[in-house]
Amino acid sequence: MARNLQDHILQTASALFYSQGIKATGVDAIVKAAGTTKMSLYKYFPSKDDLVLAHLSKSREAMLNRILIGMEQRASEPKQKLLAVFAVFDELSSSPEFRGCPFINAAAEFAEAANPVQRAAAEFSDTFQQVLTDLARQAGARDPEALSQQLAMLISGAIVSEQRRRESGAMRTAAAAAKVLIEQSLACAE
Amino acid sequence: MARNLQDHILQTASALFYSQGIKATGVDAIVKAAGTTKMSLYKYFPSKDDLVLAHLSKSREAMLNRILIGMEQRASEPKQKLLAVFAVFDELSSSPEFRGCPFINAAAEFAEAANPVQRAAAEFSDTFQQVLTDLARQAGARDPEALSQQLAMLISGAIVSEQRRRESGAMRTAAAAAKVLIEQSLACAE
DNA sequence: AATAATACATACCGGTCTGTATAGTTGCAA
DNA sequence: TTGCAACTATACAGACCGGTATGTATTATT
Repeated sequence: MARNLQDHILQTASALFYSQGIKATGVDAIVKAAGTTKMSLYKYFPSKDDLVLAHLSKSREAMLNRILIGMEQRASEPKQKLLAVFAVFDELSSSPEFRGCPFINAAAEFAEAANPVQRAAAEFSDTFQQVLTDLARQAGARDPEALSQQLAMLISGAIVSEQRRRESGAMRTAAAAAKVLIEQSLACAE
Repeated sequence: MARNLQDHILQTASALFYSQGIKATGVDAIVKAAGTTKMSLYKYFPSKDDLVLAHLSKSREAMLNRILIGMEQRASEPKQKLLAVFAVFDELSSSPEFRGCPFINAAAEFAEAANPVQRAAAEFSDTFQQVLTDLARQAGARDPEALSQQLAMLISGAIVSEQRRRESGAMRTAAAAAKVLIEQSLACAE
């Protein structure tokens, strides 16, 4: 399974944090699920906070990878790639393990503005936004920043909606809106 | 200030729950902020969970009122009212006390699907959605349910975005997208 | 003046949380 | 075989949480 104990602990913790919430997941539960002990956990992660940040960092990489790969598989043209992002998220949100966006959820759990969790969430959000903006620019959008922000808002809105009502088809409805917005942004540009 | 102690406690708790998060707000902190004691709190609210649900119920009423009144003040035609909703949320999210959507945040804090908090969040979401759908139908949208879902997703997406980056103008960018979607939905209908 | 309702003050209980201390076990390598 | 490092096992410290018990002060009603 896991190459080493540290990875195994992080993987176990990550799954629990995502499925049950971070504050709702105690260190003891992580240790038991991973089949190890607190001493080993605290050897690799000086505190639960460090473990949480490692979880978010890992989730960031995993999420971005999944988005980029899924996009690449589905389309080659920038405009089609923008639409493919919605297909990727549709797939993600159709999985039975889907529990919403790990960053939105984590940020809601740690409300204080100065909390490192907030920074981690913003970091992912910025990176993702940048990907979309680049694609929008390549596609020739009139206002690439505005368009990509709108698409990102549709996606996070759909994630929240799908989290509240499973199988609501929110992501596909969002994709339809995206199509209209993209067409309109490209039409005005030429 | 407050007509009676019960309202005063609820109001204090509500403010703390919203600004700091629910799990992060202890009963002692509420009691201290309200200038009362635990005994009095537990006289009116049998448990913290009851207080949390009362807070969500109160927030639901307050939010819906604010939306409906703000909408009424700004527009009279259905189509204009749909756009006015974005202006209302823009005002809301510009306030320094803005901390995101109380329902999205609460639902993220209480992840278990069966939790009453989830039901409370879904309840608000459904009611709000219904308001938008009615307006979309009155305006003559081709697919009122789809349009209202898209508008709702833009709004929650913008709320999340604005929560992450204050003063990002997310709500106004969302409003621009809404305008396009509404126009398009009405154009195709006639 | 007696009574009842409301709220306050304070101490406490059981449970859970993060984090640590201490001791024992396994496996591998020189 | 001996030694060392990684890991396990378990118990515990200290803080904090939700919730309760006991008793008192204040006010209004009758």
